[in-house]
Amino acid sequence: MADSPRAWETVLAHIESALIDGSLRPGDHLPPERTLAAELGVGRSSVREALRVLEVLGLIRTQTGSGPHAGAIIVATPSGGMSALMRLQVAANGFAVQDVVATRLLLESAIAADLATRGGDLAGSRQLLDAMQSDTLTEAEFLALDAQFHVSLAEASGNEVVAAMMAGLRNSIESYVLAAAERLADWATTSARLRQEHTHILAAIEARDAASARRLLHDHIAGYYAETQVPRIPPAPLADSRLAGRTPH
Amino acid sequence: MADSPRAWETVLAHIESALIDGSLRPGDHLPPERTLAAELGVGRSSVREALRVLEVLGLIRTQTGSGPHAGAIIVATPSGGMSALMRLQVAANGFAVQDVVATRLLLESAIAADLATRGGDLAGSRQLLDAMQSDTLTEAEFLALDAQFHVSLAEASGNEVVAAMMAGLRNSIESYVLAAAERLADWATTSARLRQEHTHILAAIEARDAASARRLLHDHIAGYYAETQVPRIPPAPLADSRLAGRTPH
DNA sequence: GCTATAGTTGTGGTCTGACCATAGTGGTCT
DNA sequence: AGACCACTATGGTCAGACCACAACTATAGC
Repeated sequence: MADSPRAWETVLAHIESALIDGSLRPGDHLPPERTLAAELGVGRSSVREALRVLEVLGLIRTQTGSGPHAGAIIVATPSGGMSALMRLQVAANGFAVQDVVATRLLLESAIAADLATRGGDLAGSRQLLDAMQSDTLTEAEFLALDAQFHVSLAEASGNEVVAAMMAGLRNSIESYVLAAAERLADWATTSARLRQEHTHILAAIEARDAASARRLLHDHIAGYYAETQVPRIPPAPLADSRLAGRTPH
Repeated sequence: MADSPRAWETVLAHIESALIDGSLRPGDHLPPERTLAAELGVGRSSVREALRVLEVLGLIRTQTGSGPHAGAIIVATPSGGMSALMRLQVAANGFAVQDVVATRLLLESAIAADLATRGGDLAGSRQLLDAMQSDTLTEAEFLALDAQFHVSLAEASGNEVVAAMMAGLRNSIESYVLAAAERLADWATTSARLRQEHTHILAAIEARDAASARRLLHDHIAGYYAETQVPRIPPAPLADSRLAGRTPH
């Protein structure tokens, strides 16, 4: 047994193999940590490190206690892992906020055009749009619904990868979006405009007008960030974080 | 101290806070595991679980030994984390291969159009293209260079988020791409065509012809998967894995 | 006999202490 | 001056113990 890879990596590899060859599928239970440790000839702590990674990545869900609901269960909820990854990378300046926004713009415009072209189930989106009409919402509540609305469009497109990415992108800059809202001169006016734009976007999609849907969504997002001047990453006074400081390597 | 969040989560939160307020930046050292454990009042194993997560997510790099190069150092290499996340989600059927391909198509077409419109440093891409002209490459070698070529386009666009996503998307289906290559009737013909298409794509970008660049890149990727009939996920005989099997929840 | 309560068991969550491997550091001997 | 060797700090790993929790089970009380 080559132990040059670290012990927890062999655990990860073992589980990944089981996933790939189909012997482990969503809904299945992983063996108990102690059993797994004994089977693979590693310590329980190494098993736990691997499971922790899988948990953060959205591969498993753990539950204490006994019985059929306890233990580690394979799930496949990529949004959580995507959010964690992007949120931390933004925090560490690995991702620039403006790149996140640009990517969101890119993805979501394409989603809108795709939905308008190929159709999709927009019931959830419409429901969220209705919920946002309430006048009693706080800024945070409104923005939370707004986030859900945008993610719901991605989900309607039927592409799980894009949906997870959208959720991650939106969550990673949640605090920036909120901070931007507080800088607005007149929240009531802006939120009314956002509501109207949402309505128009959905209408364009349902009218199968891909070009309009794409344009409206683009302007919707770009407009918000332009209005609020979402800042460059504040804690990075260094100049080279601006443009792709890629070391060619 | 509320310990309803698990111990390792408090460690993660602590480090994330330090990243956000700027007291921890790329290149900095984390305190030794034992010190961190003592400071936060948790066991070393809990600290290690948090560090393991950060390592997989591409936030830190650890090194054994002593001296200034040892210990956990903040880095920000999102590609690794993105690749791990997507690879595992594909393995667990959380991501359908066709969704990964569709997303790649979407992102990369946009990248090509963007590069043609706004320009970018294509030296790396051209170098990879030259390297691919060799006739002595095996399929695996060629495809590895191909992957690098496509990622290099994303990097040239200057958007770190898109670059990391592209790397993750490509790595997650590496085995499928390779398997597809082996089903080809005539690898020499196909690889020659791929080479030619790469050249045309780069030419279109340098000619600032966004529409052509987008179309050529789209056809390039779509053509390969059409030719090789990249399969649906094999270990999933269930029917509902085809279209967005989204449980409305 | 039925129900309520109190063990029992199996599981993850955590901590402690120990030991090993590794890589710098510094001192010592030639 | 150079080579060698112990020392030290660090991550990597393991073993064992204990706790918290949830389901199951046996017993006591009615």
